Amino acid sequence: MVKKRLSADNWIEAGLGALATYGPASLRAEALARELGTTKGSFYWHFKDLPGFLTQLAEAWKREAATSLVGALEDSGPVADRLKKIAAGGPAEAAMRAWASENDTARNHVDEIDKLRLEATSALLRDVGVSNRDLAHALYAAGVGLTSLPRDGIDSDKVLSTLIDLVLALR
Amino acid sequence: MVKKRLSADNWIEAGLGALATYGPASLRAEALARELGTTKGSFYWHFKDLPGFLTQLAEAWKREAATSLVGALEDSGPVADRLKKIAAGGPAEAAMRAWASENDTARNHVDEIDKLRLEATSALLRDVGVSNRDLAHALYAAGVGLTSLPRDGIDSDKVLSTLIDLVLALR
DNA sequence: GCAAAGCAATACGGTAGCGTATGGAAGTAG
DNA sequence: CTACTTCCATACGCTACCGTATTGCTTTGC
Repeated sequence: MVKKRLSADNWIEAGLGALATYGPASLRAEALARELGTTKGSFYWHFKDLPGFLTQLAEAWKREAATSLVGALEDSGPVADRLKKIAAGGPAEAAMRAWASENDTARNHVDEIDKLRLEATSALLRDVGVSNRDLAHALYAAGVGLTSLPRDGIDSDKVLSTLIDLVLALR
Repeated sequence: MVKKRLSADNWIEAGLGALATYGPASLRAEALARELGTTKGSFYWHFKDLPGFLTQLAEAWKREAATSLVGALEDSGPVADRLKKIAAGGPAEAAMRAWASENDTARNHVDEIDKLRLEATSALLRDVGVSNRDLAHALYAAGVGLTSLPRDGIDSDKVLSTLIDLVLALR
């Protein structure tokens, strides 16, 4: 491990990692500094204060999620695959929702992404002849729910596929 | 507001309230004491320490959830209604999952309840002729997901009903 | 190779919470 | 009423974190 100077992005990245691994309570300047092998001197150089950092963190997550959504939409594979990609979400997904439940900034960003993905799901389904928006919402909700259900005994991927097939059978 | 002596249950109740309202970060002895108009002297009389309290809190939630599940199963209404009750969950549902993402005790209790409800959903569907377990899981997952999606623009109840109808149409 | 700027380490004062310990109030039993 | 138990208030030492201020090390531009 070489000593290296850090950028704001390094801190954001570490923040996302800590969030995904240890939850929102781990988003603290000194803890992250230990994680990065540095001190909070660096943290307060790159960020005004903790709220400032958290805001940027939430924005970074949103950007990532939005980009990933665009990717899923541009993908030219089967509709079922695209739907799955939209509903699945990334690695920090569950932690982000946990954080959103106690932080307004996070809440707003997650809501925005949810709306985008809900809209995308609806549009995609509509395009293939399934116009019921409630079904689109149910599909996306199932994807979200699966990220916080016990891993053992449930094959999330298979469950989602089954539901998608059922919905697509309505065409 | 009369001055009254408190029981351990009063503290647990206040804990569940704080959890649902302010999130897991609000589960602190002194903050809850303020909420209850008393001091932590009472807290440490009724509980050994914070982890001890949190353990009891998680157990209380589990008991409540289990009882509510039994109620939903004993109900003799239409299958669709019973399914909805199982998948909907209580008020502390979302907060409990947020807490579970950073606390092993909470995680285990939530997992247990999830398994019970998943099993109940599967059994109920099987009884009416829908034997695909993945669909049962998808249905429950959708219920869980709906508890953490933006309230505006989504009628959770309607969405769930639509999905249930679709699944029940497979009979 | 040297000034200036960029970045990090350290020390400090302040706040908030944990858990203990001890005194005292409020209920209860005789 | 008194003695005993149950419960709560308060004060204390301890730890972890926040944000600032100051100093020093690195890199960069000239």
